[in-house]
Amino acid sequence: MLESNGYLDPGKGSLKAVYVISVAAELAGMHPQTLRIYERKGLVDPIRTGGGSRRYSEEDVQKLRKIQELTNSGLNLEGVKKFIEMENEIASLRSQLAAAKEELKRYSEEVERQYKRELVPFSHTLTVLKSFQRQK
Amino acid sequence: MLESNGYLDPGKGSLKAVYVISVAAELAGMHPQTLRIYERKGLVDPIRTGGGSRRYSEEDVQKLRKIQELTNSGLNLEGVKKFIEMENEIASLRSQLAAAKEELKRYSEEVERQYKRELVPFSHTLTVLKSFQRQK
DNA sequence: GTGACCTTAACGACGCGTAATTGTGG
DNA sequence: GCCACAATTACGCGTCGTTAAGGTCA
Repeated sequence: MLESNGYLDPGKGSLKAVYVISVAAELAGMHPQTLRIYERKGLVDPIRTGGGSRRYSEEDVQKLRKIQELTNSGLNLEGVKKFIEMENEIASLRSQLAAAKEELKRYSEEVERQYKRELVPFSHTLTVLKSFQRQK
Repeated sequence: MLESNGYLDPGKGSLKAVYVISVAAELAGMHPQTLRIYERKGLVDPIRTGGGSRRYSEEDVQKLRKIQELTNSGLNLEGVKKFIEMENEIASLRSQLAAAKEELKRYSEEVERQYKRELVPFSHTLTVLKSFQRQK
């Protein structure tokens, strides 16, 4: 059994920082020193062990790959930072927009439903009442 | 009179390309050659006269100042391009979001108004009719 | 014909990734 | 005591702004 040693597979979505710098660098396909530069520039923020060593999580590694992709597209590190920042803002706006549209749809359907259920059956009577009111 | 020569002041918001490269460069506070580089990299796109000379509009100059501001903040030219692109996307999403919220507000107020005007006067009658219907 | 424009090339400064050095911790 | 880590420094390469050289249009 793979887990008979008592350790559990942290899984893909884990926030646990399990990789030392050399492993994280290998997983991301870059030089360990590059990771140190990225940290100094504020692009990644691995936790530190008691002794001062960096530990990278799976999310950190994914972010490293993202950085690599962006620098390959011609951005410098400052550009990568701004890009990620603005990308998050765009994602937030998109979801807000979707939510607003969804609410409008839900609300209008609700109004429609209420109208059909409660008023249509009496529409004729209502018309008569309204014309009656106008004559007053 | 300033305009007695027959020429009209194009105004601040004009799209007219009135500046040759040396003037545009001076207005933006940069070297003329820098403007040529920006054009080659696709950051600005001044029109050309018949003879092949560049002509910059007031908007072009403003864009140049924007580029300067962004490069001063540490972005390279690729980063400036991406930034402007994403900034436009964010502006578009913001206005779409504002429009969606506005529509929801307008619509709900409309429903409210219709309800008060047309149904509240007959609400008692309606209640009677509904209870009547339920008994059937 | 004199400038200001055009393009291309060269130069210097800076940013970034890699490698080397020295010291420290597991 | 050994290997991997940490931090600093040095080197090479590419980008960017400026300058220079040679040709063309107003």
